[in-house]
Amino acid sequence: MLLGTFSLTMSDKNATNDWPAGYDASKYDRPSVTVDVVIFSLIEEDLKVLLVQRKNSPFAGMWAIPGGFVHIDESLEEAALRELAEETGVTDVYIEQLYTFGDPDRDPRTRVITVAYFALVSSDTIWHQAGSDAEAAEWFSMKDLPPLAFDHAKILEYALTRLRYKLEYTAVGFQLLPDEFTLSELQQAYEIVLGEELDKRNFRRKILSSEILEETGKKKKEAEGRPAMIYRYRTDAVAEVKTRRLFP
Amino acid sequence: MLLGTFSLTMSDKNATNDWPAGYDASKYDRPSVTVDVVIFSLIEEDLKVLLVQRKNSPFAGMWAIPGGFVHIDESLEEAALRELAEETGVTDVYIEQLYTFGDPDRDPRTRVITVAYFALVSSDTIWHQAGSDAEAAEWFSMKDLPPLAFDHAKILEYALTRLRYKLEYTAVGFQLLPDEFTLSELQQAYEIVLGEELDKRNFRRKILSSEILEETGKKKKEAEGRPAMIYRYRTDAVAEVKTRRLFP
DNA sequence: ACAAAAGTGTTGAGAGTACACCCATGC
DNA sequence: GCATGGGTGTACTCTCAACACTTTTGT
Repeated sequence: MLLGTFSLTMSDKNATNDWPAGYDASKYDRPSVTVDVVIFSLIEEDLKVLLVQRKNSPFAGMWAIPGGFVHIDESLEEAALRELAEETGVTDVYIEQLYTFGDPDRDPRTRVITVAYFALVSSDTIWHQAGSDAEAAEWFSMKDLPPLAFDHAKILEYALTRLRYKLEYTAVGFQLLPDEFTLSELQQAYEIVLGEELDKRNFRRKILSSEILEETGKKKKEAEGRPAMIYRYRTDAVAEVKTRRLFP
Repeated sequence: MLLGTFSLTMSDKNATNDWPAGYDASKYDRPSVTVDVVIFSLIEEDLKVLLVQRKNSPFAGMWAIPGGFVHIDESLEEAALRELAEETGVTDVYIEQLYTFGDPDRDPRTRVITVAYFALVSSDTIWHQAGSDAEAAEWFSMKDLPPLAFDHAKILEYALTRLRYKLEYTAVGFQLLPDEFTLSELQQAYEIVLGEELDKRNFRRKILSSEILEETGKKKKEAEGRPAMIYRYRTDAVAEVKTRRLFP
């Protein structure tokens, strides 16, 4: 380390992102940059993720997280939203940057760095692309995933961890539901994602005391049993409530 | 959106990161990818960040977060560690991916996507590059930052938020201290970063009950007053303790 | 003996958790 | 009137937060 100091400062003219006047950056090797969007939804009382089937090598026939190249004139989030709209037709969606994966050999063809996003969509807003000649897209249960291309298994695992974690200290659960919902539906959404049962009274107390919901005044008619009050997410609510400190 | 369906599926052959056989990806416009490393340390009882002074246009003379291009054969984290070692000489360091910034116009020259990392280093391990002809590097108080190049002000703000947040629910505070330290020093580190005073008894109880520290048996001699017990971080400790849930 | 920093316990308030029954509606 | 899911309250425990004095050392 010490010995390498001088040559290092010479060879790393661009180490601080400075390059000489007249330098043509395009001549240098550059990685490709993609966005991959992990799209979660609750379908048939199960947490599902949308995957697409690859048509070309490598990993032809295997399933992958939908994604694509970042266009030269769009931001990363715009790219992610574009991919999401292409796959699901949904535009007004909760989306969040997850992590950037960039191991040199994660794509066997060339260097590809991918910025992973995760999105939560309500199943009732999904615009089905049935019959299109686009690549096959299918919802898979997170409990029963097919073999995945690239490092996508790792990305999904990371996304699930983050989703669960997020659900525990923020109020993103609504994003998986339609605009209006009952408390039982919301509780069920939490139970499905967290994979455990919750106490009804404690759940209701905690959600209601956080004041992120408001009553619509409507009641659910269709179902059996007593009709449930219908709530909606308060658009003026602060979604992320301060958690209690652990340290110190 | 609906009208565009067909042409969209045609024009986006690479939307799912599939490109045709024989496709030469290098011909397409690609962004450059850099890593920037926000390096925090406690110096003179203040939270400081290491910045470098740019020599070239754009933003010549302004200060910037140290960083550089990701080499084609190294992972993102390797690139970040390399940059960190180049700037500080430190190798065994806490480092964490922060966020990826990729607005199309964040660099006026060309499209540059940067993966930001943040690092916590103990000031006693920093290897000074004094006299080297590398670009000027200087520690700045987070309370008194100079004008910053690119979107680096935004990155620093984000990094500070994340550091504070992290400190509240994990045990990374040690990373800012030497291997061995007293509880008062640790408390002071927390106070500096969080920007508020903490109760000594509550702090000690909470830290000690988490069992992430062990006594070295040694006592601090130098100072005035009663000598303090010296602790070290338990290498077998779990740094991230489960926080109490907020929802539900 | 005094200055300076280290170390130590208790109490009250608020939040979390566990737990069982009545209510409104459709059939 | 009964089946079905909706809605409600209370007691115990635990953690947090506030607060002041004694101990050990060097000079």
